[in-house]
Amino acid sequence: MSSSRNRRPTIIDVAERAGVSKSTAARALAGSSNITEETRERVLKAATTVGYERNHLAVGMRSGRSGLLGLVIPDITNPFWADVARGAQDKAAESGGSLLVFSSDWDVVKEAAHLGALRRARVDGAIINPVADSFDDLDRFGLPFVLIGSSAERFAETSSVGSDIAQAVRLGMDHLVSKGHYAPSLILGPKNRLARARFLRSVHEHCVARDIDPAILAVEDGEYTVEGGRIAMRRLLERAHVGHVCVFAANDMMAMGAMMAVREAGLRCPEDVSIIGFDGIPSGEFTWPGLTTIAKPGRGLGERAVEGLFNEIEHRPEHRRIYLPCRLIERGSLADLSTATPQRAVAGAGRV
Amino acid sequence: MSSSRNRRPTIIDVAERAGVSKSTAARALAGSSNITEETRERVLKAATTVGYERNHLAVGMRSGRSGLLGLVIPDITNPFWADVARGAQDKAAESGGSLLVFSSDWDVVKEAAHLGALRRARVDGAIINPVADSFDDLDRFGLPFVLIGSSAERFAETSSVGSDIAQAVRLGMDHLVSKGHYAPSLILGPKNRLARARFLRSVHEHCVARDIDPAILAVEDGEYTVEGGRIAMRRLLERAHVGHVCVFAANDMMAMGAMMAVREAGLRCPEDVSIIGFDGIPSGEFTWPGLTTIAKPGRGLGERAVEGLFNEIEHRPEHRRIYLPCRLIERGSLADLSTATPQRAVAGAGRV
DNA sequence: GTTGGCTGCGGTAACGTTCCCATGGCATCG
DNA sequence: CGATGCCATGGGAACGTTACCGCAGCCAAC
Repeated sequence: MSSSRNRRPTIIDVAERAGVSKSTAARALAGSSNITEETRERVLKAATTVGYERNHLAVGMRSGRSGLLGLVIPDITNPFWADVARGAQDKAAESGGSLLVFSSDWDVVKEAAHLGALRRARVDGAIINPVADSFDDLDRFGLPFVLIGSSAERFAETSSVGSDIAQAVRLGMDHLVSKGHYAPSLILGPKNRLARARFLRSVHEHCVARDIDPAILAVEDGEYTVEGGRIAMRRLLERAHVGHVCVFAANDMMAMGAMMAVREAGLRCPEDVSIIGFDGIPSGEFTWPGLTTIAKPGRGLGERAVEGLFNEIEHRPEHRRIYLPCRLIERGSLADLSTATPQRAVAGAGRV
Repeated sequence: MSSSRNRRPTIIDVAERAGVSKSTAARALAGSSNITEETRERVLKAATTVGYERNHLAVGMRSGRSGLLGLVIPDITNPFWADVARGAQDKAAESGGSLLVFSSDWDVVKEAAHLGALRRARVDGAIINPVADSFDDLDRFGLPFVLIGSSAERFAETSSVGSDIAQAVRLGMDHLVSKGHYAPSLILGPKNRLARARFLRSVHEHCVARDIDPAILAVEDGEYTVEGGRIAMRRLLERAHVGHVCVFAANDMMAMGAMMAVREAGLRCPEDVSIIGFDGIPSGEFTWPGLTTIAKPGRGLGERAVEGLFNEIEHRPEHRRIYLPCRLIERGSLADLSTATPQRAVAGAGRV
């Protein structure tokens, strides 16, 4: 009678079993002070025998902290964002938290709806890749949050975590130069995207530092898709050019599209055209040749974002932009023009 | 004084504003009966003006339903599981629920820890791809759940959702036959995996139905990885064989590894070796040639799993195994031997 | 010996919601 | 006209937890 068969044991059941009050049981379970070692052990033992597990809903109710974190990203199906989610998930789990994942599909309405769901679920805070341009939805959110990804640039006053585009471009350009390429053609994203300007600016800065005139670089725009890259590459090949062509694509999907366009034009990669991408998506490993690219630290971003979020929640505001370094992944899509017999060397280096 | 500036408005604030008791406010907000239309409108208006949002923690506390659903999968970074997660997420959001995502990394200890976290978070139920072989962890879970994926086969008594392997194999074999291939070599997973036996059994059944002796099929085992597929393919090519080789791989990663091995052996796909995979991972689109494969309905599995879970929660037990159909994705890795000039036809069909 | 502080513990309120029950007003019917 | 029933509303308890306060017992110091 005292405790039903399938009701889940509460702290009161533990207290009764241990012969103490629920206050004492709570103290023992919380590991706090002012309690005899003997009582604590008795309570702990009672807890395990009745199979007690703390009810986070009740804790959240009482303490105002639910232990829930929100993550709003464009699409969990996108490998980059899955990587971010994984990092966030692991970091949250480290401190006993759980992650609520939502996909916005780059849709402002869905994003707003998801933010509402997070508020109602009483998450302690959220990590958001904002699709909305305006700040309205965000400060309507009313909870601690950190922004993630390059679109965070639009919001000056909030802490954010993103990858270090400038460092990434430098890494790519240095690699190109080390392989004997000096003035790569660029395949960039649409003109209205902020990331495009940032990428281009970084390339220019690097050129200036190396005494290369940025004006000589061929530039094509396209959608951030395989098809966009393919079209851009086609246009690039139609331009007059002499000898080996080198392409720096602002996105791996575009780079893979470019690779297709090269093949379709009857040319070979990397013998005739060298390609380097940017993102580090897994598919790049399985193209032929494998795609040399700069990988964004997706998982690291997720981890760092959760750390930043905890700081916001604890009112230890960093209010800083964090930029995490990217890393080069060498596969076979870049010819080595710095040696005497580039073609043969490259052909062998395609796979390891 | 009556309401602090940054405290979030409760139903009591709404009630005060509307000049009614909290019971009446609750009734109005719940849209329940026994309330004047006029009062309901007054309450609703008060709710929007004070910016009230229902506290799901408190609701969960009182009603025993948190609106939270758990998802425990091996790795959100794996595109198949990301697809599943997306389906589950969308379906959960449809009914106002949220999804807690956890990755177990095929680790029994992590799995158990995640299940514990879900219990403490008071999720209403969970969708689990079980890594543990034993039923112990699962019925220790003590909450409604549905299993997902092929490993669910090990547990007879629980409802589960998986892809229809038999139908998938039939689809693949029919396609092979329609392209003039009759007795494909098989690249299967490790012997201890249940999925291997299921796949092989389906192939055998199909062979019997078509009067093909299953014994003539060459079979190689390997890990479910690119490397595993590459090694298996190498062994397959070492065997004596005449003419065109056709390979049915039990997994896309292995299929891609096989494709590499073909290239490394100086042969061409699909001219010399035809390959068909199984899974439908996105990377298969970017190999050369594109990988023809049978796609598992990842998103559909996630959606169906949530539906099944709701049934479990509402005590409308289906206690059924659901098998969702797979679909064929034709790309270029399979030669068409049914026409007079197979090579040229295939080469053109590689990309659309 | 009285006082003061400290320590271990119990009682109780509060978090926000919903559900059950009580109450009072009004209409209907005998 | 009084009894009955219904309906809109209000009051209060409960979900499980933690924090605050109070109380008893003990030791030390004056």
